[in-house]
Amino acid sequence: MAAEGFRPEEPGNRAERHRVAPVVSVSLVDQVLARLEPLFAAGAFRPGERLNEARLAADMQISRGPLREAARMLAQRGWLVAQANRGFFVRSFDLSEVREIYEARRLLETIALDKALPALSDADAEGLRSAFAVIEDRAAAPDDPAFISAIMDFHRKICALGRNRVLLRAFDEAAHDTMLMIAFIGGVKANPDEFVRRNRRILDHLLARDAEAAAREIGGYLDIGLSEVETFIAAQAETAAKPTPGESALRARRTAPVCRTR
Amino acid sequence: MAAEGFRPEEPGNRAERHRVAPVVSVSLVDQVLARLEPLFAAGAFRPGERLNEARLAADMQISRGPLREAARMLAQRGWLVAQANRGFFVRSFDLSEVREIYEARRLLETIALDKALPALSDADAEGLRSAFAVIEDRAAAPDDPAFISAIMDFHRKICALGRNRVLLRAFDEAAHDTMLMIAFIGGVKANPDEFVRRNRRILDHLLARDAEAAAREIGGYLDIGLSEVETFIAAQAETAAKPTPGESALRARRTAPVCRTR
DNA sequence: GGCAAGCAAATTGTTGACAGTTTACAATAA
DNA sequence: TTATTGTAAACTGTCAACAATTTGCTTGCC
Repeated sequence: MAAEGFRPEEPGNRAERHRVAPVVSVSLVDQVLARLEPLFAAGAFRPGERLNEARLAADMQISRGPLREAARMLAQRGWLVAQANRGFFVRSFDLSEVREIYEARRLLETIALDKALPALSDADAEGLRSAFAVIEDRAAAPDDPAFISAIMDFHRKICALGRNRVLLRAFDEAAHDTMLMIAFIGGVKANPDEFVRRNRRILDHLLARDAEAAAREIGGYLDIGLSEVETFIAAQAETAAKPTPGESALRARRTAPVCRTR
Repeated sequence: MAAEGFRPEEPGNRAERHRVAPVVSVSLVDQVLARLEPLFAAGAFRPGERLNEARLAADMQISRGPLREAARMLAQRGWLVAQANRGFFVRSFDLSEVREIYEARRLLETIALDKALPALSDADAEGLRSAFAVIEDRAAAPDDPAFISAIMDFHRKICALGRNRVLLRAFDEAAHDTMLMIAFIGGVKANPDEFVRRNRRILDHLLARDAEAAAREIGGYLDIGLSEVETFIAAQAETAAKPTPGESALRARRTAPVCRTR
């Protein structure tokens, strides 16, 4: 097996120069999470819809145990709501909740800005620039969820400037909620160029170290998103005679089985 | 069986006048959570310690399934950290994390104050007053975890003034972290009267609708707690040669079985 | 003594089955 | 028709056993 010119090397040295990536064994729970969360973001589930454990597990070709653990995590993250003896239901939003989510996003980003912007490092500035570049890239296909998530990443970077994991985690939850709502709406209806333009202005203010202007611009940007979600929820509240569609969106688009190679 | 004077009534009417409370069936997961979280708050687990699923489940006389689901929720809430194929470990804190937690608490309370204090309702004021009264009550036994949790409740009420569930949830997580840290420390060492006095000043400023003074006072109060935790963590970091005590605190104080009547 | 390989025990990951509850629907009575 | 009751199917809650992985210890070697 060994090639002719093989020479044993000092093990420490070799490991230094050519470190082999560790074999990761991803638990089924993690795989289910990685599979399910994009499905939520893509709008595969409707608010109020019940999660059928047996069918989902069968589609993914796993047992219900790991699926339930993943569902519990999704419930803790706010995607699902657990009801005793009735299982997990996709969460739904009312108007007051929507407003609180957008208010929280504005406040969390503003706090981070106020703290970090006066002494914005070059590395941070470069990070913001490249995050915005991704937005511009993805704007070519604004219907792809990747466009929204690029915008979210940009704003997450803003929030991360504050260097506070508690607040960043709160932002992540609010961002999750937002993407879930957008998925329910069926994508963003507003002009994508408008989003790009506004975020470019945000970036400019950030690079100019103008916290107040950036905060104002962020508020304006969020107001657009908020009003869009608001009008949708309000319109839906009127036609909300039927409590739950009942038919799972997964019936049509069956979830692919999980990869089992470990 | 029927008594002599028995007269059938209109069912709708009776249900209106004397509604029977619903029978609640609490799942084992919920019971485990309700049992485990106070144990964390009481310092029954040490940071870095591994959670032994089999033993815990055996002590509680349940199977590992519900216990694992509860553990996932505790992990999502920040009490535990999951490692692939190695199980759940009690989280530990480093100095930077501690500081971020206290900073987040200060900012979240300040935000709520700024938003709500100018128009503080009488009902809210009364709620704050009574929450502070609980603190005074519990100060008689300052070593009881109930004392700390009364203070936390008071500050949670402050944060709740902001009427924003996203931010309130972030506060809850930070408060969880704080109580966990205090449990690790082994209770609050500082003079409990000092805490009562400072919180009384906070209450006074709140009732006077003076947001700025209240925020300053809150900052001062939090600084005391922070410095205490800081010195403890710093002191421990020096003697942290031994990575994990290894011996579970639950070995000695075995967890009582879960109630099975439903 | 120090170190690697190998083995056994302990522990986690996953599964399929069963018990208990909810839901949907048909049958019955007012 | 409308409300109620009874029944079966569907679904969730829980469990015990098995598979896979990690951990600790012992053995043998340098």
